[in-house]
Amino acid sequence: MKDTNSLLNQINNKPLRERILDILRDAIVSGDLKPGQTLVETELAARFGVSRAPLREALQILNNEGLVETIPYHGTTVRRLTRTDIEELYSLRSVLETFAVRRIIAHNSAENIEVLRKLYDDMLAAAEAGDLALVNSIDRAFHDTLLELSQHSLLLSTWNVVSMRVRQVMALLNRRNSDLRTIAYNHLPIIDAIADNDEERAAALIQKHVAASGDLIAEGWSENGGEP
Amino acid sequence: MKDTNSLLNQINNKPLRERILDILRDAIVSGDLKPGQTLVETELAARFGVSRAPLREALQILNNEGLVETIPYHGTTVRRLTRTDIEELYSLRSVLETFAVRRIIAHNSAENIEVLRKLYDDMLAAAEAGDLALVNSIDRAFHDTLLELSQHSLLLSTWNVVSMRVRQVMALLNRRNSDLRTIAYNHLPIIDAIADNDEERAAALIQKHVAASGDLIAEGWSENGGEP
DNA sequence: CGTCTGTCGATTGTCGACAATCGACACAAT
DNA sequence: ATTGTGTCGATTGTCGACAATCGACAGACG
Repeated sequence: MKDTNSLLNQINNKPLRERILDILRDAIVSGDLKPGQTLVETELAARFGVSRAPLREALQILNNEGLVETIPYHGTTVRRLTRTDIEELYSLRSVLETFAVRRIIAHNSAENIEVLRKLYDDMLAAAEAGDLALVNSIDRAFHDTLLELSQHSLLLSTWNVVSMRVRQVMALLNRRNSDLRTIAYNHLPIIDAIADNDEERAAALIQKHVAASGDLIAEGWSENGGEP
Repeated sequence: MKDTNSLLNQINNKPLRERILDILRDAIVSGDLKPGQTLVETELAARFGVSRAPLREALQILNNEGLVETIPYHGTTVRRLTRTDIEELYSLRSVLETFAVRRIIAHNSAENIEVLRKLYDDMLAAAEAGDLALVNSIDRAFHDTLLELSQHSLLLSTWNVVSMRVRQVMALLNRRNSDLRTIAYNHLPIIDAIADNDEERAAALIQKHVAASGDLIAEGWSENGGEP
């Protein structure tokens, strides 16, 4: 076992392509790579110290996920987000999340409610501590958990693609610091409706919840997230 | 312009990866490549007369679409379809298609109805001619059209992935020749509900329509579509 | 002055060779 | 007989070099 360099060898059990993919994806959804920015294979390969092959494969996956756009023989750019994109993103998100909640209620269990309540408590604590990043993180975890609890792997993988892009949108528009506690509070009625097995109420609440944030985002959208 | 070989040069304006992708995808969804079958890169590359690079990229896209499964350093196989897969496939399909219909009704137009009626007429004609393949083809076109008319590109691309796998399922289970006219007839009420702008009725019909065929498929599913 | 044409540079697409990894099998030790 | 171990073969992962393609720009021509 030869550990001359530490960073690369510590998590060395994944193919290069996967590691590069994670790094690039994270850079895009966190807004470090701005929409419209061009990604040159040669450049990136040199920066990561790998050849173009695994890098190309990573870019290809990002392309399939809709995070970048590749024009043959011309280049790859971080995908630009139009207002229409955002509307589509949030409307589909609403549909997927509503479906998930209906399924959770269809085969409900006490543990589900516990898990969700725990997340709510954590979120509220983070909100009262004024920790915006943590609130956002738990917020994501809450919705991811809803999708996981639906026990629908195809739905989950679809969700992962959508939620990643939603995350990108939010990163590009650093969420206004509306009262953090309000963000947390908004999740409680949803948990209650699920606990009550009230499918219609839960569905309506989710739709309202998602539509609200979607409208908020679309409203303050300036159509160009990067340089022209 | 040197046309020594004909087949490759005729449609030469797309990257190799795309052409290979189309061929492989078609082979999978049409059932020529059976679930569980292993796809060896070297072998396929030789058969297509290309190097492994574009072939790998094609396989990667198929992997993202869920049509094949790649185990690192071990191999790629056509993904097996379990009963759970089929239930997930049809339940998500129902959700997506319902959403599409709701959107169509939300901004309806007379042309939409015309397009759908035209497809229905063609399907009926094919049914009366006893042309199973054509009926199936128009059936697919009908549902694809619903998704296109919804004017939601993200929904459409999600649909494309799902519908491809649905198509594979149907190919593996060569649809029993229940009366073809019945298949056609089933689509008429949906068109009528859309024409009437009756969102709830259309949504209910779509759900019933998809659930019916989903149950039919899942019922007669033998769990192993390929060799063990 | 406008338009067509050809060359150039940058980037992606493709190739063939080599390295890394994993499961299976044989074989030895207990 | 069982368990551990090492080697081997098959397959994917990675690399560096070369080819193909496209847009932009310059220059000739009307």
